Amino acid sequence: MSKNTPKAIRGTQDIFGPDAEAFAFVVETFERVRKLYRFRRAEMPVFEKTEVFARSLGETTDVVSKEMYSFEDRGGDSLTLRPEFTAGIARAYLTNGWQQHAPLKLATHGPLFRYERPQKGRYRQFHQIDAEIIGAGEPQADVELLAMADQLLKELGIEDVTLHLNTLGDGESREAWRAALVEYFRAVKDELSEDSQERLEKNPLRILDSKDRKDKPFLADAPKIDDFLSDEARAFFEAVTSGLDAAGVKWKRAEALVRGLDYYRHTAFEFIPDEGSVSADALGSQSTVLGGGRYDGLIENLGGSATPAVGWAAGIERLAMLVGDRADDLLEVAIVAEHAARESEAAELVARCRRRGFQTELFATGSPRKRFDKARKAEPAVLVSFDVREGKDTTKFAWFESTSGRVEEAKAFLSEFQSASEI
RNA sequence: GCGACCGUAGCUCAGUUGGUUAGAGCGCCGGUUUGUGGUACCGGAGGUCGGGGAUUCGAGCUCCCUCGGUCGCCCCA
Repeated sequence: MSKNTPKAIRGTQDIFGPDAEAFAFVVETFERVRKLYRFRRAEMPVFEKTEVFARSLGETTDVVSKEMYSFEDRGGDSLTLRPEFTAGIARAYLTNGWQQHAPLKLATHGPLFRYERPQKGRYRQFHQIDAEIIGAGEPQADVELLAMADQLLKELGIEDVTLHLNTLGDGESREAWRAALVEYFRAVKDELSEDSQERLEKNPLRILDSKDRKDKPFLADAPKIDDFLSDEARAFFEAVTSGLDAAGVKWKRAEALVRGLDYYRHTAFEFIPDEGSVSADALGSQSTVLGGGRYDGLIENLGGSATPAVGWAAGIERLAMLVGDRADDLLEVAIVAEHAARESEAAELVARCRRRGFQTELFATGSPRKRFDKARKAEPAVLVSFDVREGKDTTKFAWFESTSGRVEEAKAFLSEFQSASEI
C-alpha cells in the first residue's frame, strides 16, 4: 500500500467474505421474523437536527457533547449523525402524523454513529436492527416485542443467551427508588470506588452494575425497586412476566438492570450470553446482544402528546460474531473457455444459465492452460468446458456431488444443452 | 479521556547477542506435461521492515516521539 493511500476512519470497518455473509444472514433473518410479527418497515434519515437526539437524551451532557458525531451544515444548523434509532423514529412519528396508525409496530435497520474508542464489538459506525411499538401502553406489547426478539435469536442459532428482565416502575416508583438508592450509597460514600462516588451525583442507578470490587459488598443490600413499586406498576410487571411464560420465552429477573434516562418506565431488558458460554467468550466485555425497554416519557420530551412506546435494538456486528462463519453460496455452474475461439459460445451459455437463475461463473481470462484448473478450484456442482482439440470443437461436462435441489435443476438444464450440442 | 499489548511482501508469519544485496508458505501472473486435468515442477512480479528523530562505523532488531491496530477502563442512548 502506498503511503499516500487514504486510510479508513478510526472505528469504521470494511466487511467482506464470511463476516459479510454473517452480517447479511442476520439482516435477512430479522426481515423474515419481523414480518411474522407484522412489524412494518420504516426508513429514516441517518442525520437529524442535533436537537432531536439532545432532547431525547435529556441533555445528558457527557453523551451529547462527547459521544455524538455533530457538525454544522452550511446554513449554520447543528446536525448529528444518528447515534440510535429511537429518537429519529419518534420524530418521524410526530412529524408525519403516524399517530393515525397507532398502535404502530415498526422495524428498521442500518448504520449508527457514536464517537467512542473502538473495542471488541464496538465501532464508531456500527449497525443495528431495531423494533418499536409506538402508541401501545399495554404489557402485551412488551410481551410481543420480547417474543419476537427471542424467536429471532433462536432462528439465528444463538441459544446460549438469556433474557434479563427488570422493571423500573412508573414515574413515581422510579423516583422513590432512586432517592432511596442515593440515600443508601451516600451513607457509605467514602468506601465506594472513585467512579461510583462520581456516579452518586450524576447517575446513581449505575452504581448497581459497577464492576469495581470495592462496590460489590454494598450492592446486595441496596434498596430494591420491588419495595417501591405502586400497585399499578407491580401489576404491569406481573402481566409482562406471565405473558412471557405463556409465550414460552425464558427469562431471568435482573434487579440491577437499569436505564440512565428518565423517560424509561416499567420494562427494561437485555439478552446476555450465559456465563462461560461460547457467546460470552466471543463478545469480550461487550456482553449485551440485544437490549431495550419501555420509554413512555420520550415522545412527550420531543413535544408530542403523552404516548406510550416500547422497543429494542441489537448490534448486527455482535450478532454476526455469534452466528459463526457463513460460507459463500455454492457455485452451481462453472463455464470454462479453454480456447479463445470458444469464448463467445461460453459467454452465451453463461448468460443463459444466469437467466435461468443459476449461480454461474465464467472462466475465460489468463492462461488458457490454467483456466480449467481455476474452474475446478472454485468447486462448482457442474463444470462445462469449451475447448478446441486437434482442430475440433470439444465441449465437455463434468458433474460433481450435489447438495441441493437447485443443483439438480442446473444439471437437468445443462443436460438438455449437452444433448443438443451433441447433435 | 486513561491503560496494556502489537505494527516485516496482498495474507499468515520467520528474521539468531545490532553486521553485507530482508526470507518462507499461501495467493497472484507466466512457463513445462498434447494432458479427463482441483496435482507436480520451473520462473516472475510484489517490501524505503507504519512514519519521524536519536544512539552507533553499522538498526527490521536499542531509545524517544508520532500515527495506526487490538483488547480493557470510563461511558453505554
